[in-house]
Amino acid sequence: MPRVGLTPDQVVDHALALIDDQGSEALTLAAVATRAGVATPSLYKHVSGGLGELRRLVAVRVTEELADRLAEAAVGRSGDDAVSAVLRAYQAYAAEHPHRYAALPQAPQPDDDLTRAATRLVGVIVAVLRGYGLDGSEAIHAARTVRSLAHGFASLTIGGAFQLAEDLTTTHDRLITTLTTGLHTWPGTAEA
Amino acid sequence: MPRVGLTPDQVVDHALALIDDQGSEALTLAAVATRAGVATPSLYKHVSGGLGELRRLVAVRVTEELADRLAEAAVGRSGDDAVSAVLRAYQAYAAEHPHRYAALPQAPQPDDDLTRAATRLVGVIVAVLRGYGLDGSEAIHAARTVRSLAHGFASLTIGGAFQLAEDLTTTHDRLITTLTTGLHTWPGTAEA
DNA sequence: CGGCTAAGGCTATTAGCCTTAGCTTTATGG
DNA sequence: CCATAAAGCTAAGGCTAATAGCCTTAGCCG
Repeated sequence: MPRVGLTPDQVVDHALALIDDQGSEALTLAAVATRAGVATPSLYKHVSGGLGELRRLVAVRVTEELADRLAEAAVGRSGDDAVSAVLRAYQAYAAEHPHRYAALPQAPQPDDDLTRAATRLVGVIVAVLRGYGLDGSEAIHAARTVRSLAHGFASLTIGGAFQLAEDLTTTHDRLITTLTTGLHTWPGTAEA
Repeated sequence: MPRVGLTPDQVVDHALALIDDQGSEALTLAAVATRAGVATPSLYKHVSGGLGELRRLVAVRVTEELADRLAEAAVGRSGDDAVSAVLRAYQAYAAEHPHRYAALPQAPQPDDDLTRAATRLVGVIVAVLRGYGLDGSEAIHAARTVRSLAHGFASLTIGGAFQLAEDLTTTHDRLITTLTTGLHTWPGTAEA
C-alpha cells in the first residue's frame, strides 16, 4: 500500500477526466478511486463529504474554467464585439467539454466557493455591459438575459434538442445579433 | 396479493408525484413501487426498460404538458402578444413544477415519442413566428433562439443561479422585450 | 536517534438500489 | 369451466455509497 499522495485537486482532476470520457452519470466514487489507484473509502480522506462534495467541487472547477474563458475573450474588446466574443467563448467551452458542462447543474445547493466562481463569471458579463451604458439593476437584468441565452443554447445543443438540419452556427449568429440589438435598445436606457 | 391494476401511465403519474415532492434525484423504482403499493420488480411488467425507460416516459409526459401550455397561451394571440404569452406560459410551468422541469434533461437519448412531443412544442413556436414574417430556415433559427431564452431562464432560475436581489419578474419582462425586438429586426427579413 | 502523532491507505460491513429469474395467482376469453 | 396470459410475488446477484476500525508511513520534536 504505497502512498499515492492524492490531493483534493487531483481527485477533482480524475473526476473531470471521467466525466469527459463517460458523462456525468458515470461520476462515481468507485470509478474515481480506480482511476486514482486507490480503494473507494480512501477518497473520504480527501473529499470528506463524499460524492456530494465531489460534485460540488467539480461544479466549482467548471465554473472557474468557464469564467476564465469568458474573461480571456472579453479582454481588449468592447460593445457588440465583446458580447459576441463572450458568447462564442461560452459556446466553445460547452462544445469542447459537453459532459463537463452538463455536470454543472448536478451540484447540490450553491455554497460559498461556487457563489464566488459564479460571481466572477457574472462580473465579466456586467463589465462588458458597461459598453452599452448599462449599470446598476438594469445591468443585472441584462446580465441575466445574457446568461439565459448562453446557457439555454449550450444546454439545448448538448442535450441534442436541436435535431433539424439547419446549421447551429447560423442559429448562434442570429442569437447573438438578437442579443446585441436588444442591448442597444434596452428599456430604461436613454438611447442616443 | 390483490391486483392493483397498474398501467404504464399510472406508473408515470406516481413518478411525477414523487419528483414534485422530492426532486428528480428521488426518482427510484423502489420509491415508485411503494407509492403504487407494489413490489419493486413488479414495475417491470409495465415499464420493461426499468429506470431508464421510466425517466424517458417522464420526459415525454413533461414535454407534452409543456407543449399543451404553450399552445393554450398562443391561441387567439399574435405578434409580440403571442410571443410574450408563450414565454410567460413557459416560465409559469417551470415555476409551478420546478422539479418536474429539471427532470427533463435526465432522459437518456431522444426517442421517437420524445421527438414527437418536442416537435409539437416547436410547432407552436414556429406558428407564432409567422406573425413576424419568419418561415423556412429562418423560422427554425428564430425558434431555437426562443427556446434557448426560455429554457435558459427557466433552468437558471430553478437552479438558483440568480441570487441577487433584483426582481426576477422584471428580468423576465426585459428578456421578452429583447426577444420581440430581435424578432422584429431579424436578419434576412425584409423590414417594412 | 527514538518515539509520537497525524495522515493516508486498507478491509470489512451495512444499507439501499436495480435487475433478472422463476414461481404463483388472478382475470379473462373461448 | 378451464386454459392461458397478465400481473403480482420472493429470492438472489451485483452494483453503489458510506461508516468503522485497523495498519503503516512520514515527518517532526525532544
